[in-house]
Amino acid sequence: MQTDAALSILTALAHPTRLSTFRLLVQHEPDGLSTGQLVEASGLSQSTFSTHLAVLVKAGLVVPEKRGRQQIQRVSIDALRGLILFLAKDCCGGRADLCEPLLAELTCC
Amino acid sequence: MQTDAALSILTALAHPTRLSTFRLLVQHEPDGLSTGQLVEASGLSQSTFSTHLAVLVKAGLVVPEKRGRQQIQRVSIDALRGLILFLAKDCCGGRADLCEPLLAELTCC
DNA sequence: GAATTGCATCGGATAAATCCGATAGATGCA
DNA sequence: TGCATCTATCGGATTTATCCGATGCAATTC
Repeated sequence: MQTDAALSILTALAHPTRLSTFRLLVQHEPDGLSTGQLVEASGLSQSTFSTHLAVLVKAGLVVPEKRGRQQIQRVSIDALRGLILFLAKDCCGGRADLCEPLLAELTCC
Repeated sequence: MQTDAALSILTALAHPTRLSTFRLLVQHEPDGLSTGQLVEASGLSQSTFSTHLAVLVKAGLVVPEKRGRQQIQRVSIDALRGLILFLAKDCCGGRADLCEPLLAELTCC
């Protein structure tokens, strides 16, 4: 993952609506949710939410799939993994001392 | 980590200057860097960078320490770990199937 | 005590994000 | 074909972020 891609993902997640949308979609893996369901969950207007969703899709965090008139949205676990690796890379790169406590808690699940 | 805290961290990292500052500080653990050194590395004016640094500090990602006239800045690995756990939590919580590929790459380092 | 250094904060200009209603396009149904 | 549904995009108003120079404050130095 390059810096620009990481910045896109961080920017996409740095908004209450987009972060909760992303988390909601993670919880609904692998079925996904339709855009309409996400609009309803967001409580925002349809047009406003559509703009937010476009940010998530452009960042690669969410992948849409056409199903009739609807768009089914799913998260990209790969994108999430990429971001986490990017954030952890600096300390992992030759810094096992920093990385160890980070991984210790992650492997607990 | 609560949603608000995660949002603060994501917002703090969702800016080129702040992200590169954070990564630079990770690389300089555990000695840290002075604010002046960070200003120089950023290429921005001193006042502008000070505002960015305040965002990182407020989010808990960077912890300042007075040393004479200077402020030594260090990252909080705890905050980074907190964010990563927050992002991974949704899939880890009862979703070992999603979490496994995420951890597989992380443990490689 | 006066001058210097290091950093934070203020004031203000510019750019970007956010929100909505209205509209357009594309798909499915009667 | 005509109509309803689902989603994206446009236009525009409001808020927020970003940037800088100037100033203020605290700690060191002479």
